[in-house]
Amino acid sequence: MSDIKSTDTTNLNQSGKPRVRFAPSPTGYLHVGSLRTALYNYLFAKKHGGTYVLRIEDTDQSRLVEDAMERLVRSLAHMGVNADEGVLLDGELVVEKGEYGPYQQSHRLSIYRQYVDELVAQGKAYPCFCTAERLDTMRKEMTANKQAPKYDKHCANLAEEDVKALLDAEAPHVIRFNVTPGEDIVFTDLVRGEVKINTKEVDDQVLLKSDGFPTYHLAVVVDDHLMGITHILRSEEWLPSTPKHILLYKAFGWKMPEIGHVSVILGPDGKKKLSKRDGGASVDEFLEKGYLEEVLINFLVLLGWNPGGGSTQEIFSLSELESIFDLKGLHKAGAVFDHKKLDWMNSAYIKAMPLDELYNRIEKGGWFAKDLVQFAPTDMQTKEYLLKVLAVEQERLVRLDMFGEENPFFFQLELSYDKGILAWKQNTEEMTREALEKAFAIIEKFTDAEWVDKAYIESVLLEAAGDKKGDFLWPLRVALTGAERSPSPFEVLYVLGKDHSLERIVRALAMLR
RNA sequence: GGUCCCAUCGUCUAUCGGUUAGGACAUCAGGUUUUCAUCCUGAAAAGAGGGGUUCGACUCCCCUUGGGACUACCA
Repeated sequence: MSDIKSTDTTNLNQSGKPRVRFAPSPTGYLHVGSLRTALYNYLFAKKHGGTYVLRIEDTDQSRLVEDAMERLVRSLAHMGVNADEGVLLDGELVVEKGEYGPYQQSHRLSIYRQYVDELVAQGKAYPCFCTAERLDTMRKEMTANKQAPKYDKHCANLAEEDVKALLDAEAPHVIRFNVTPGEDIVFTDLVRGEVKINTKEVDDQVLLKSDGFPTYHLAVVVDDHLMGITHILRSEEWLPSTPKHILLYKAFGWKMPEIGHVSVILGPDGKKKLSKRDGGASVDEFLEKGYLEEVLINFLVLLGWNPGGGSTQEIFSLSELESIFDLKGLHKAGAVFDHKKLDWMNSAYIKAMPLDELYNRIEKGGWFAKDLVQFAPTDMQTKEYLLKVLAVEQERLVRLDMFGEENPFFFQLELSYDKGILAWKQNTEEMTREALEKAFAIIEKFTDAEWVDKAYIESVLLEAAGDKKGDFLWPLRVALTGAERSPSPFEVLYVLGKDHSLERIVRALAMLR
């Protein structure tokens, strides 16, 4: 690695195609906000025929989480946002792919070390031996004096021989970036436009921790440069530290990539970042709750972005987004995560989905395995039967996990309900009984072939009902469902089939005797 | 506290100096309907405030207010 020159700018934009990256820290689950950031990067790359790299920023030893990286990569790939390069899912395996690896920062320690040494040799960074205690009291004093807590450059002013002695004695230390105050850093943010910050606000950031690991600030700059990243799209929280990164690029003599900061996703109160408490913040949670992958993508992409041009389109597929995405549509302000609208979008997707596709999704998600279905009579567990239930529920299903919940009678043999609800309005028991007997007689006559024809069932019963539909249909529906609210009797009949239907009518009649 | 960012209906947003400020979710009211849901129609709902610039500002500039992010050997 000795041939690396600090003036090396060769790998930027060689092909004219953008290279972007998403660089999560594997500290747990995939946050919806992270997914959105990843998505924007992915879409930008796709739109311009570029490369989307996934890099793992695992430089904090104290926050390592078992399997987090693998889960992250799988979640991302599952959502259709798989990387072209870096850590990615190849078939079922999580692998590293690409010429700029390794793509896990914990495997790049010697690289960072080398660049940091270069900075120290040039006097652009220096070892700092300050203890945590000293730093702590120093910051407290500064805060008490209403100053911004910043490192006081104590170790930057150490005598050379003292530094050497301490180093020789292997005194624990970090390496700090030597920032010269008084300079205005101006940059053009891809989403915010011109931003100006004076270096007097920039701390002498720790570059290398005492455990030999780099901090985020060193690692991103080195890696983004070495990996030829041309455009950085990251979360708004990084905006204030961008000057540090610009200064670092300058110190190395590297070309700064284009950079943009995406606003945060807010919780329902519209104030703070969306968190678990706001009814879920992890992608997996939403998936487990029966939200569709494509809905999450569609919903999230619109939270802070829109195609503009007066378009009122709201339903977008991933592939469609890949061809229309434009950085210009990125919004500056934070966006509130609206669960109601998510629900609406999910139900809209469900309504538009082919029935067998819907069936497969629910099966794959394991929602047919809930107690309601598992403990039902076996003939109510067949695919054929479930498909019929689904046909009826499709237009009213909000989430996949809610399958069956509104209509438990589809899976119960004996319904329990008060016979009082059998009568339509003020009708007498006698009238109710007559209605049910009439229904029984009609239904009994349906042939097997006629049972599969929902429209036919409906037309015959509707005709029998005549003008007073409620008198006839209400008792029938209640007898079939035991519920005051349910799908129409025609639909229920269609699902239940002849035997179950007649049986329920008989049982209802028995209650009236 | 300091620095930076942000600001159109309750929410997501369109508008890129001239519009009755449009759409969607949610809400409300009708219609369809045996109930529920769906569906259809309609209503209510916004440029935070104050200064400029301009013939003309939601749109450009400044201030105020409000909100957010950052302020670690975390990312």
